[in-house]
Amino acid sequence: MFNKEQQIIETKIKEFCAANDIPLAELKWQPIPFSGEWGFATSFFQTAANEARAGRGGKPVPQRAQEMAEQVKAQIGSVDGISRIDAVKGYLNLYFSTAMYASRVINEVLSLNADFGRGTKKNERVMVEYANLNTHHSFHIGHARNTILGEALARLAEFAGYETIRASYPGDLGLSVITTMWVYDKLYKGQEPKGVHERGQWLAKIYVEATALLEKKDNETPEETAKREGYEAGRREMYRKWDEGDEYVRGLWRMTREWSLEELRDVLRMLDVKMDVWFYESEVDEPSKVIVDELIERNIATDERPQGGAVIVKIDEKLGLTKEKYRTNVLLRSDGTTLYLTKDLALAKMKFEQYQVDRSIYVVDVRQSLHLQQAFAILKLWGFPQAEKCHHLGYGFVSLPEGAMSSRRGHVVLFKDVADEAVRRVLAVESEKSGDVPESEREKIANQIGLGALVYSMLSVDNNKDIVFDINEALSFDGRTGPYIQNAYVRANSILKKSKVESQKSDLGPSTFDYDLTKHEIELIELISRFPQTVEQAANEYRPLVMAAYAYDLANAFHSFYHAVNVLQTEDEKTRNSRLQLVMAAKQTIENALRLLDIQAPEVM
RNA sequence: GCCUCUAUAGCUUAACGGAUAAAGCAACGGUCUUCUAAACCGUCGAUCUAGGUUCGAUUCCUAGUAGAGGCACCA
Repeated sequence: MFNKEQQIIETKIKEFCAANDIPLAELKWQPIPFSGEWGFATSFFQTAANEARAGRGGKPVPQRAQEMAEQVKAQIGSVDGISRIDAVKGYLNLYFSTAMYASRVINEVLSLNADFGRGTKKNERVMVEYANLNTHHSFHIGHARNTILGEALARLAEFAGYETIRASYPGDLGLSVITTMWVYDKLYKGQEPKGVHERGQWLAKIYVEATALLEKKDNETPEETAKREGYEAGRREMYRKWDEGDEYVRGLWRMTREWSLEELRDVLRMLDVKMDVWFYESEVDEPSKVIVDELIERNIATDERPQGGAVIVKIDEKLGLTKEKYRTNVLLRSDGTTLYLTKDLALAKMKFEQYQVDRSIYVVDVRQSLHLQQAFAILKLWGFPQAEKCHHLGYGFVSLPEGAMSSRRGHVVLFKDVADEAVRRVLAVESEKSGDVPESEREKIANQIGLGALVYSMLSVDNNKDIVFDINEALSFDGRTGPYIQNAYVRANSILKKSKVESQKSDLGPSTFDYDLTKHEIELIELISRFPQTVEQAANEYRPLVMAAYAYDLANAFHSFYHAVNVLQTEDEKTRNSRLQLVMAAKQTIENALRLLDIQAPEVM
């Protein structure tokens, strides 16, 4: 936002260094810490170190850096828009002319509104794949982290200027799916609980029952063993029938699969996630077998079936690596059936060829890291140029205080239960704190706030950190939380409503910021001005955390400002108008930041 | 055995190789006749160990310690 001034000064620094034969290092700019005033800074340590390395130092680096900063300061003289330049501890600090920058920032926000911070259009199509859960299970809190992370990432990429496609890849086949169908058919045929979530969760419940029935126990009696083996035979028989396309089994599969998918779609609706593309494991199964043939033919894969083995890829060997890295993996079982890896190859081919994606982001649990690296390596051997641009966004998994979650044993915390509890807790607080909220709106706003708390708690932890899920922490409404940020938005909104100007910029006179701004105002404006670069950073680094941290800082600056400066009671009309516009800009920026985090901004709370 | 990830305040987490390591929770103390106190202000308190690279290391490298995860016919 301050590129022009930065350019002018960079040019002057470069001229100075060229004239004095100083080996200038790359110029890196950062905000000046220790607030109060607003500006940007660069240091000369690297340049002084370069000089010393070239044998022309003589002085300690920090001292020389300070000397350079002072010389550069003298050289720059005065620059339009810069109120003051300091050389301190090897840094060159440039302070802004507050009025000029403040009005520039605020005007930019108020002219772009929802587009403030949007990056320039990039010529790249990105696909983000997430919410890949298995059907016949239920959506638990670990899936919630995955989905929230993926959605935030998609929103960030899109806003940063990339053409973005959201994709989900549910696992709708395999042994666990058959297991659920088997127990349904055996014990519950014809039953169907009412309610989309109840029905989906019920499938997950009977799956737990099925695994218990099929599990070998210690000290089984011969009768129990026989019974269990009978069950196992029944399950295998069902798998065989599914495989050969038996109409009854396929019908059962389509029905129960749809129950799970309906539940998934409703969870996505709750989280305001709109998928562009649905891939299903069952749809890539057949195509993946064709790929294996091609890979064998091209000598990438090795067919050991004639020797009673499987079809494998010796990835390290084919890549010419001497140290083991990707190792060897199997593409087809000895019986000719596909594996997860096989299907991932077919999926990638589809993404590249049908959807023409340039870059593919896989939001998948870190435990599948090796698997995905293997898949990408095979894509490279296969000759896809996009293989280099496949990126696994591995994130730490979510566990419970008592240990890992397990769908098999039913040790899970369901997302729906947590979301419902969140709404209950907000409603309980609302009755005492939210007199302004009309009765008819309470439920909706409680949803926004409850989910806001949950979503923020997932995004305010960096990707590679595991989360031990504690419902009281996740649903906390105090401190560094979603509701804290939402509350800042509500407060800004409240000022504007009472000011009667609403959001019409034209209602106000010119905002010149031509008065002594408090440090709270300066900090707030500075934070607003950093939003565009924060979008870019968060998107480039695949880290919603960066945006989550920013949103908190912005809200924090607003709360402090709100407390310290009474906008509506400001006497001087021009000052009051400037402050009102600052409030509008803050409101808009908080709204934009929340949107990227997949958190809604309620008007009242 | 090999490979990845993690280690910061009592707890949960931040910090492009740079200035005084930043927050929240908890604890303690203040602030509502004021644009809604779901807020603000203050106090207390931390870089796993040992080396190395660097002008400068929480950040990079090596080793160790502790924890988590992954390593061919599961997904």
